Amino acid sequence: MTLSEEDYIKAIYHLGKGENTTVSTNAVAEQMETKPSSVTDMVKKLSDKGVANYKPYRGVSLTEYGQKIALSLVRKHRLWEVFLLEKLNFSWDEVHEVAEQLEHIKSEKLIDELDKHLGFPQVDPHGDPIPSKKGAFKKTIKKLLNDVPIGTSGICVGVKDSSPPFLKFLDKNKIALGDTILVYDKEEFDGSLDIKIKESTIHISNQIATNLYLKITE
Amino acid sequence: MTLSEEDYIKAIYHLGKGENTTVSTNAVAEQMETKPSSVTDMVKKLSDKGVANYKPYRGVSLTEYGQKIALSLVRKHRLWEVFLLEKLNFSWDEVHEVAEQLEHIKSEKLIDELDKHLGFPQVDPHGDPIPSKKGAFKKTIKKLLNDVPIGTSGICVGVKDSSPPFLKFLDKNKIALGDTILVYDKEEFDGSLDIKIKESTIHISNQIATNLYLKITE
DNA sequence: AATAATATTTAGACAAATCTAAATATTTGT
DNA sequence: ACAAATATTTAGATTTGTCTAAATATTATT
Repeated sequence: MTLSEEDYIKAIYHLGKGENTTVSTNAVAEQMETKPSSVTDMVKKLSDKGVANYKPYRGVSLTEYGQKIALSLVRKHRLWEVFLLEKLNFSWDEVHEVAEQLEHIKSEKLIDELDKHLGFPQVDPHGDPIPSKKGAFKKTIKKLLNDVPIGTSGICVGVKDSSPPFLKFLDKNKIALGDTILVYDKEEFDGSLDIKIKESTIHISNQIATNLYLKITE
Repeated sequence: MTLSEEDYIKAIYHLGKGENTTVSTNAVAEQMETKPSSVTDMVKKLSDKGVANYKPYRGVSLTEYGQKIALSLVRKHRLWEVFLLEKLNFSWDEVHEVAEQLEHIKSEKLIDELDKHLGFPQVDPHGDPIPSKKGAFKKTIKKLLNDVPIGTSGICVGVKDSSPPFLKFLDKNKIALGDTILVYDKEEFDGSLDIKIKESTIHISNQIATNLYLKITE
């Protein structure tokens, strides 16, 4: 596959949310930042190659073969993200752009060894699951920290309240996007929580817990 | 720079042996496995971009700007080679092909952090020097193990005698291409050597020493 | 159900990088 | 120094991926 073909495959995959949904020409064009006519041309080619199912005016979906390629790209992308964050001191928000380039490198050994080097991680820095070599991967869901049961662990992926005072609070308590949080205990009375974050245990109020999103592997 | 432009820059650089020699259209075509007419087109473009000096029928060389780009590509290529060998269990002869792809990834932070992650290596697995961020790099020379003074250390990069018995000897003594060898002591009488290789010290005859090439950083 | 609005495709053009074949310049050999 | 051999460039074609503008199909509205 060429670089461009791979990018289209990924776009169709992501727009279909991983399930094998049919997506519209316009949706792909918007995602790829190209014109719909360019998409038509490309999906015809992908269809000829056995990667996509395309019916004029009815949208496009991936074939089983196309899905395999998409999963392999997602696997590569997310493994590289872990590498950049854990080994090369990249921050949460810097990894994506470089991983977009690295995911196109062609070498099976490279990606298998990278996986081993990283200790076979299950999720990327954004809490999204990493497909196995065979394409299997865990589902994840996003929930408010307040809504998960005791013992749950997940990755902090977003805030509901993005006001400066709240963000300042997070910063002061060293809670950052990408951090792994474990719900240690919950106080019945006021809904406050004990959470473990980066080796230290801290206590946070219910108000905080209702404004933090966690991504959880089921 | 596009991928293709970068490949031409590297080809011109390597044909000019790092010095700023003018190289012929045909030589570039052979190196790149393309037709001379394609080279003519490309070097015109590189010339327009300020990367190369091109005089019709007189060959092409890199401008100072072009040399900077070439050195940065060489730096990236060689750092990735070290990474593949040391961190991902690639062997000496597998690293080049993948590094050819990785060298085109665009991210200054990526390469600086990779350099740090690897402990700022001075040479790649083939014993070739890695340019610094600013483009400075050590010269290396290739010498027979027999011809270097005591105390010299270098990387084993080739054999003079490639007969099966000799190769079998090397294998038995765990001497492989890419290994770092330090000349520990030399026996005046028969020219035999004590060498340190991979933490162990072994004794080798003069005949062996006259058939092994070492790459030495000056 | 007819028309208006929107989505999609087709046709034709363009840039990048390549190629073949023909034309032209340079180098070599006598 | 001139002819032959070799190297290089030019002209025109091709492929990939893109675009614009026009044509056509689908969906939404009344």
